[in-house]
Parts: sequence; C-alpha cells; structure tokens
Amino acid sequence: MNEKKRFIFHLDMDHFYTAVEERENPTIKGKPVVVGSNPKAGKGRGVVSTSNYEARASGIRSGMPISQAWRLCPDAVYLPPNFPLYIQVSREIMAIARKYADKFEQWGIDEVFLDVTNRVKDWADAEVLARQIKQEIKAKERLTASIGVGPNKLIAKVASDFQKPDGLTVVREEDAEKFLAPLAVRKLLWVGRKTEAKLKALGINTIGDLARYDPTVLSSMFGVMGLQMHLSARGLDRSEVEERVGVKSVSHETTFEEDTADSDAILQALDSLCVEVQKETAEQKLLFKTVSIKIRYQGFETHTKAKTLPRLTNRVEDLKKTARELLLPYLDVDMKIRLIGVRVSSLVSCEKQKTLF
DNA sequence: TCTGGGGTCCTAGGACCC
DNA sequence: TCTGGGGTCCTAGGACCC
Repeated sequence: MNEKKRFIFHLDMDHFYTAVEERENPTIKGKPVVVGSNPKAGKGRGVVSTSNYEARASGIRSGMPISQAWRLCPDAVYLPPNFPLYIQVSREIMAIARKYADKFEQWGIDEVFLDVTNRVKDWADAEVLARQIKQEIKAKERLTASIGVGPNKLIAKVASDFQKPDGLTVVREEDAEKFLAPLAVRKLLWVGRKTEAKLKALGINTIGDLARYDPTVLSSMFGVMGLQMHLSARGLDRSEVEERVGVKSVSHETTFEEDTADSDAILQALDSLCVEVQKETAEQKLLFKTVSIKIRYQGFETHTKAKTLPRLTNRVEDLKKTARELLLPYLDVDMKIRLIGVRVSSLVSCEKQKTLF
C-alpha cells in the first residue's frame, strides 16, 4: 500500500460569535463581550457560548456557567446568540473555503477541514494557499481565521488551535510526533474531560506520554477508542476529509427558567417542541420513524426514552402523541423537572421515499 | 462552579429471524 | 431437554464535538 502524501487544512474562525457581533456593532469592540444565556445579574441559567479575548482575560471560557462568567466580569457586554446571522456568515465563509479545496468537510458552524492535496506541491506551497484563504476571508468578511496545516485531519486540527487568533501553523509530516509530544492529551480530538481524567490516573498527561504507553492496556480500557488514541498520539490518522450529507436526527430541547413539577406547563412545552421539530423536518422534506424524548430532573439526572413507529411519518399529531406517551411515566416521579427535549431520527427524505414505491 | 442547545458516534444488551 | 452462530433492529446511556 503506497499511501499518498496528503495536505490537509483545518480552518477555525476566531471567537466566531463575538467576532461577528463586534463586526456588526463596532462600539463594543475592545470591550469584553460574551455571547450566551441571559446572565440575569448572576442568577441566570445556562452557559457561555463564546467570549472574546478581552473577556477571556478575566477567565471566562466557552461552556462556563453564565452565572460564573458574571461573577468574573459583570461589566462585560452580554449578548444573546443571533443564530440566523451566524449561519448566514458561516455560509459565506464556507463558500470561500470550498473554492480552495477538492474535498470539504464542515465541522460545526465555524470550522472546516479541507483536502488540498491536488492543489499544492509542497509544504511551502500549502502555507501560501492557507495565507490566501485567510486573506480572502479577512477582506470579504472582516473576520479572522486560524488555519492548521498538516498531513492529516488530526494534526491539522491540533495545529489550528496552536496559534490563535489569526494564526497559521504548518506541521510537516516528519515533525508531527515532536510537535504533539509536549501538548496536553486534552488537545487531541476525542479526548474530553472524562478520558483526560482516566488517562491522568494512568500517569498519562502529555500526548508524548500517551504515544509511549502500552496500546494493549489502552485497548482493554477504552476499546476501539484506545487504539485510535494511541495512533493519534503518534500523529497517525488515515480518516478522509468527507462531505457530510444529510442530517441523522433533528431535535429541540428547552431548560425551564426554574425547575418545575407543573404537568400542564411541561406538556405544553413538549407540544411546542414537537411543533418546532416537525416544522424543521417538513422544511427539509424529511420523514421520521423514531421519536425520542429527553428529561432532565433537578440535580441533572437525565433520561431518554425512544419509540420506533411502525412506519415513516411527518405528521405532527403522531409526534405529539408519541412524545406524550414516552414522557408521561417520568412525570409521576417525585422530582422537579429541569429540561425536556424531543428528537426524531431514522430519517428518510420524502423524495427518496417516493422512489421506494 | 453548577452545568444550553444542536448534533454524532459507540457500546451493550435484548428481541427476533434464519 | 438443552441449546449454535450470524445478522439486524431497537433501546438507553454516555462521551464527545462546536
């Protein structure tokens, strides 16, 4: 097997939501800005979606409870997310990036992998191309991106995070292992908080530690992911840049302002979620077969329950009825409810469905 | 510190079929 | 009376991503 040398980019927009907000409203530029849930003077529920670098200087981070952010920096500009705007800007950026690559894989709203193997001849060439993409985005969108360049997706992803904001990091194949070795294992894709803690318990802190560790032990502890992690730590990743086609599920969920035991209010909220989910599937011309509900009690205990219907449907009545059936047993429990959610999956497009009959 | 909302993928067990 | 092996589908929970 002669594996062709690849050139992969990972492009990551810098503090995307807050950067877009600053662009739209220059008066907030230079101030700490936080996009997320309403902080309600420190009593708000929810988390920080994105913070700009001025806010990060106070210790604010994505995913942090908004109440904690408020305590760290009450004077920041707090904004609710404007998703329609971010999606619009995201589309424009992705259209720019797409022109530069043969293979394109969007990753969330503001990141993308590009395979530019057939567009460049060497690493220097790749760097020039990456710079060009950054420049076009800056010129057309007045936003900065950081790009990581590497021989595979894994390294490109770690590299894009290496220098931020407005960064460009090229990691040649022959330098990959050395580049990764001193970094914390948490920097690796798929090593989250839980896995990080388990690795730490084994004495594994850096990616270098992980690369040197016995893969059979990793395999017995983490299964397939263990071997995957070991390969990643050595800079190896054969996964392709692949366009994602079609969603697998559509869901909506909502956290109540206060935990509640009011069944009427809960069921009413459930109905609204069903309507939203059905509307979205209808817009995308999708039929669904499986309905799931999610319930989170006070204290964060979370359950899901699913039912697969005998046939595909897109009727809101089917959705409401099934969701209600699934949820009802959970309302008898002597705990207040924090969140409910509705999801549909086993999706088939209506067009495809027609051809089946 | 007290945890949003939108997703994907994996695992493990059970039902069911041949 | 005791009991295979492979495959698919479904469910519940959990980890991870942005």
